[in-house]
Amino acid sequence: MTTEGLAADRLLLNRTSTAERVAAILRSRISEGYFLPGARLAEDTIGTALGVSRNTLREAFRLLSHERLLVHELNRGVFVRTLSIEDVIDLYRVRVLVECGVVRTITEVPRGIDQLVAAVSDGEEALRRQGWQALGTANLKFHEALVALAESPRTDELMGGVLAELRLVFHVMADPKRFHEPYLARNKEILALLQQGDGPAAAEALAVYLRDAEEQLVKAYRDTQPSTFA
Amino acid sequence: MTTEGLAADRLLLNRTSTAERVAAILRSRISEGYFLPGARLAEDTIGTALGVSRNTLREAFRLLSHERLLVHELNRGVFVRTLSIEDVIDLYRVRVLVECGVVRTITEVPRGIDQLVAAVSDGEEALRRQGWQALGTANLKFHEALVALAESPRTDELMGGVLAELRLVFHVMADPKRFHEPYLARNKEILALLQQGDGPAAAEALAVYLRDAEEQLVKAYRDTQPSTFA
DNA sequence: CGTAGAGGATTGTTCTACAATTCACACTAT
DNA sequence: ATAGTGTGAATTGTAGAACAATCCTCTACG
Repeated sequence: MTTEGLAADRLLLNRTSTAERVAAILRSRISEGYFLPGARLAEDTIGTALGVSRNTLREAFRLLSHERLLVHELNRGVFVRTLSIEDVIDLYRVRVLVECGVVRTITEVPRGIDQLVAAVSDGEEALRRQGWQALGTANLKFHEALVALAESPRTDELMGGVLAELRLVFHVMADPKRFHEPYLARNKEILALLQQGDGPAAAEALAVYLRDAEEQLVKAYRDTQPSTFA
Repeated sequence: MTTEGLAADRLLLNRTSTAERVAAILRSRISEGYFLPGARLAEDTIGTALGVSRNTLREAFRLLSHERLLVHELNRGVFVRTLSIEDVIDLYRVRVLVECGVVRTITEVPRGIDQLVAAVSDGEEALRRQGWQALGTANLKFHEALVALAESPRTDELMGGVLAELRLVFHVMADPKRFHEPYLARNKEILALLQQGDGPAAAEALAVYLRDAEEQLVKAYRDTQPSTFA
C-alpha cells in the first residue's frame, strides 16, 4: 500500500477548531456586509447567538483582528474595522507594488490564465443580471487570479487580506455600481495583453487602472467618511 | 489646546494586554533561538513559567501562529515552525517581488537613506567584532530599511514577517558566519547605487543578490534538514 | 450649562471542570 | 522477534463561573 495520493485528503480530514469555524462565519458576515464597519461585536450577544463560550469567541476575535477585519480596543471590545483614507492609499500602494510586480515578469501565456478568463466572464454575467454585488466579487476574483500567477502562497495570502480590507471600503460607499462597472472592460484589456504574453504592457495598463481606481475611491470615500480623526 | 503631537504618545499610553506581552516575550525568544524550530510549547509548562493562565497563553499562541512563527496542530499543541525548502523558496519569491519592486521605482536619493547607511555601518561594526549574530541582524535591518523606502505600513509589516521567518532558517543552519559575511559588500554596493538615485540598477543588483542568497541557502538547508516530508 | 460622581454594563483574566484526542507503553498473537 | 492491539496517562479543546478593571450613561449638584 502506498501513501501517494493521500496528502490531498488530509485537508478534508483536518478538522478545524470551533474558534476557527466561528472566525470563518464572522469573516463571511463581515465580507458580505452584514456587520458594517464600525459595528461593535459584543461578546455576550454573539457568544450566545452562536452558542459558544467567551473563551472560544475571543480566540475567533483574535484571529480576525490579526487579519485586520476587526480592531480590538482594550476594555471596549472589538469593532468591525473602519478604514481611514490613509489605509485606502496604503492598500493601493501594496496593490500596485504586488500586482504590477507579478504581471510585469510574465513573458509568455501564463499557466493560471483560465482563472482570469473565468473571472472576466463572471463579471459579464453579473453585468447582464445587474448584480452589482456579484460584479464587485468578480472584479476581486480577477485580481486574486492575477496575483496567483506568481504561484506564491504567501503572496496569495497577503493579497487575499488586502482585498478583504478593500471590501470593507466598498461597504460604506454609496453607489458600488458606478464604481465597479467601468473596470470590467479594463480587466478584459489586461487579460488580452496577457493572452499575448505581453506582461510589461499588461503591468502598465494595470498601473493606470489602479491609479484611477484609487483616485476615484479616495474621492468617494472622503464624502462618506467626513471626519474619522486621522 | 491642540491635539497635534499626541499621536506618538498614544502608543506609549496604549496599554497592551497580557496576551500581547506574552506573545512579545515568546516572539523574541524564538527569534533569538532559545526555542528552536520543531520545539513544542506546552501550555502547562510555559503557562506556569510565565505565570499566566491557559486562556491568556492560548491567545498569545494564536497571535504567533498567525505570524507563522508557531504552528498549531489540533489537540497536539503548538510548535516552533520548521520551514520546508518550499517555504524558503517562497520567502525569496516574495523578497524579490517586494524588495526589487520597491527599489526599482526610485529615481532620486530617497528619504529613508539614513537607515540604510546605519545598517551598513552596523554590519561593518559587527564584522570587526566578529559578531556573527549581530552581522545577521544588521543584514536584516538593511533589507527592512530597503522596503521602508516604500513608506507603506502594510509592506513593512509583511516584510517584517518574512524576515522573521527567515531567521528561523538561519537558526538551524550550521555556519551562519560564512553565510552572512559576503553580503555586506553587496549591501554597500546597492546603497551606493541608491545614493546616486539609480533605482533600476539597484533593483538589478538586488535581484542577483537575492538569487544567489536563495541558492546558497537552499543548498545549505537541504543538508541540515534531510527529509522533512514535503 | 457644565461637571463630578454613582451605578450598571462590558471586557480582562483566572480558575475549575470535563470531553476529546493524542501518545507511550505494555501485551497479545502469529 | 515483530506487527498489531488495547489500555491508561497526559495534553489540548471548550465551557462556564467568578471577580477585578475599565468604560459608559445618567443623574445630581454647583
